[in-house]
Amino acid sequence: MPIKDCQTEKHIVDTAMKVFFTEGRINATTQEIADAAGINRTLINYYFRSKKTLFNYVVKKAKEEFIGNSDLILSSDLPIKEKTERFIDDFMNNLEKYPYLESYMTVEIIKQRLNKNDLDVPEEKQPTPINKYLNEIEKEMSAGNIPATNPVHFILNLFSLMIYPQIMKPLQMKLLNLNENEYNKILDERKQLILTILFS
Amino acid sequence: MPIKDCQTEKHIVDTAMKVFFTEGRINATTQEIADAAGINRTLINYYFRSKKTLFNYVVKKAKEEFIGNSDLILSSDLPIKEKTERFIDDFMNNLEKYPYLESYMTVEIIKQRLNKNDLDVPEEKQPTPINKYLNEIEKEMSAGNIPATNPVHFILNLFSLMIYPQIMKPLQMKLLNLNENEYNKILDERKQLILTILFS
DNA sequence: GTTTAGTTTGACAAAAATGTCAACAAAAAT
DNA sequence: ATTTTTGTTGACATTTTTGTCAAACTAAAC
Repeated sequence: MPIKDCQTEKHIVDTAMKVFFTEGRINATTQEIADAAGINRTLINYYFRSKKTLFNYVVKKAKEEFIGNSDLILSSDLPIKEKTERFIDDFMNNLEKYPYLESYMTVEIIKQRLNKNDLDVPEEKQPTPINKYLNEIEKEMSAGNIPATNPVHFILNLFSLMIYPQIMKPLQMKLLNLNENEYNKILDERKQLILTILFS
Repeated sequence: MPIKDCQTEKHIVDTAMKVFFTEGRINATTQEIADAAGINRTLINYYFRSKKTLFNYVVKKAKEEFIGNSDLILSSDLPIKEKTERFIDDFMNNLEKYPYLESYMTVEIIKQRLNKNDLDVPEEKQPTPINKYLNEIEKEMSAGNIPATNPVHFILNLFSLMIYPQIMKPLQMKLLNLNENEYNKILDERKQLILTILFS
């Protein structure tokens, strides 16, 4: 069997990704991942040497997949409202797939901060697509096309309204007495609603 | 020493609460908790028999403390806007203290759902303070005092706008190039802004 | 059919985390 | 002062999780 077949390796990654970031079982054991994938646990070591290596790889891959087209959309030169609409759609679809990825990333960043002292090197301000978008929002505000606030609030509102209802889906379903279908319908309605709130 | 002194016990609970739900280190080891508390690890077993017992106790206590006055405020007969204003203030202050409690609760509920099959007993609909509040919102909408949507959206918007910016604080600080003080100022501004958005 | 390289497996080893226990310390009650 | 109860500790045992290895297996190449 001289040709690397990659099937199992890919299957491990996909399963781990699902267990970690779709189901939110961030500290699943290698045995649990192996079971979920229907393979022998040792294969994880064969392909990835250690659990840590697998985890790091999965995080990296999930991030890439999550960001996906978002940055492209934000960097495009569409009119602000249409750009925002597309961004909302793309972003909310990704969220549905990996609801825990963003939570995980946040916790990690917090841990970093807690370990760092004040002496540490300030990160250089690189102009991210978000910053570009922020500038455009600012212009639209001063042009009077969007209600004027601190543009930071615009961004926070945007992400809040998109992300929270998705990551808290089960809690909110319980709280609001809605079943899966009803809640999904609500989530879909929100795409337009969010746009209305932001540009009202 | 016939009288239980409670000092160490309380100290363990407080430290565990902080480690789990303020710092977000949900799977900290007993040794790490003991270190954070500056005590011998065995004392955790002395007071709580097992790690699980401690954890359950801390979860219960944190929930109680978190919910705090919220339910009282929601159940009160204040005018809707003032009620909402107070709720926002109370809730956002609690969030600052235990940013990870709500995330944790969600993950747990998801896990429950994933293990349950469709045959399981439907939970009886108990009229929670949230449901009472929801009814009031509905009335205000039909009276034309609040923009009419599905009241569920009102609730989702409320929680989204409050919770997300708090739990994602470190990520957003990085993304938006803000320091701690700047971000806290933003968070405080939001209390009024959220009210405006909801009742505009 | 044998070789060959990649793949899979179970048994075992090592490490990490949790729990138990007997001994010791400290402070109140007698 | 001595006893008694509570609190604390380190050494050890158990359990859980992870990692290693040699042997078995598979399928293409020779």
